[in-house]
Amino acid sequence: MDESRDDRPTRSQQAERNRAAIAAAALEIFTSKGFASARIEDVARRAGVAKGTIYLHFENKEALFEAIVQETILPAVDGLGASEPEPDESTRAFAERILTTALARLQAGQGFAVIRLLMAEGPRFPNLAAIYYRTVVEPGLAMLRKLGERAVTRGETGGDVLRQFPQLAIAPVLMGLLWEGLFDRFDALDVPALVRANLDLIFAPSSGSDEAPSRR
Amino acid sequence: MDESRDDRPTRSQQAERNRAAIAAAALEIFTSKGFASARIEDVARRAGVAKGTIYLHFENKEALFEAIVQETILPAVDGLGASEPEPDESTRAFAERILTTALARLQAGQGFAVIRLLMAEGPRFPNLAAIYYRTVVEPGLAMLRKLGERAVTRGETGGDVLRQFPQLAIAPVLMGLLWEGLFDRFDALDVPALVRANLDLIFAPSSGSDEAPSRR
DNA sequence: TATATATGACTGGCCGGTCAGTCATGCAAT
DNA sequence: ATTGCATGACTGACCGGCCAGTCATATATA
Repeated sequence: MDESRDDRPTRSQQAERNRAAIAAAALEIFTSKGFASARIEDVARRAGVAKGTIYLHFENKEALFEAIVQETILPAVDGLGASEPEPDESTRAFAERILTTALARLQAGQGFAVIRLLMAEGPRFPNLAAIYYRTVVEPGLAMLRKLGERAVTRGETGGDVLRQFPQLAIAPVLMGLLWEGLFDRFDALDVPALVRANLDLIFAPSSGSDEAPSRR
Repeated sequence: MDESRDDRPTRSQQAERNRAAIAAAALEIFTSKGFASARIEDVARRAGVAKGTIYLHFENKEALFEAIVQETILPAVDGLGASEPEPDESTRAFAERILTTALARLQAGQGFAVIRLLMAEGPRFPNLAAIYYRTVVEPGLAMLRKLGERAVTRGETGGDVLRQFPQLAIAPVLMGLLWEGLFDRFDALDVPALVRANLDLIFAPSSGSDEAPSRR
């Protein structure tokens, strides 16, 4: 009879559940309002918790902010770096798979809002940009460069561009997120098509494996 | 002799000068702190003016914000739409000229900061996104589409991409500004080279004038 | 009972916006 | 010229609302 029915969570389980609810709520509030305008009390209400409870789990507003970025954003993006192309898969096809998946996740989740948040608050939270660079940007670019190597090795086109400017593969994703967040109501943009068109350019049949360093 | 030495400005001249100083100060404060965290009193101090003076020239904080965005962004970008390609200039060369100029201006001024500001605060100031779309985005895309037509007419490559996805020509500029603002300290990026590389892709010799709508 | 967890009223500082008052300038009337 | 009045740009102390963070109190598990 020590715990009779275990359908009721233990206290520490409940506490952990609260912490998660707070983090989820904070993500929404912060992304929609920005750091300064986000009110802790709104986070509490959305999490179904009293304001004081938040301070049991997080040092202060700033700590909460950095914690949710690390705990919520990063898991959403990783796992992509782990995947490998099938041996017989073209580099182009693999790249499209990766980018499309990433885009879908970003669109489904708080994609644009999070990027907005990073851009907006980045300079005021230097750790944030650094963490983001190390855990997302750098590995992402490394993967694209590796893809470039693979393309070159397999005699596919586009490898040199990928190696030299992997950012070019990402740029349309960024553009798409920005567009959807700001201008979609004026003129809808088919972002996946945009990304595919860009891949068409990178892996175009002719541009050969020796992309000239671009004269003039 | 009615005004003896005119080295002293009249009162209304001084007032106008103050308005300009306030706008300039506000641009710096807003871009560095964001809307919510920017303090009116700091704007006043930087402009060398008392707090109340700001409210003689601007309705309130929000109006000040919108005013400086309009007065700063627009002059920086317009004039570009007016320029025309030389009759014997390749479309590629003209596009490069335009994009490079725009990029240089953005890098020189508060370009990135203002774009960041737009992305960050845009959703909270719907007017702003609308104004920006109508005065910058739409004309810019229209120009790129016209360039696409020109390329097709002249039998150059790249025309179809430009007509269908003019955003692809801009994406690297956006990526470059983002990068410089956030990640340059970790890994410097040659943005003009990035833009040129992208133009190389768009105007690649082979991709012909019939870019397939991109299967899969 | 002792302890971990949760609550929400409360406090203190911050900051947007106000407004009564100052002062330099422009303008007449003398 | 000199004086006196009118104008309006400018000032900064002040007000009031807002909100991060605190803490005395309550609850319930172990």
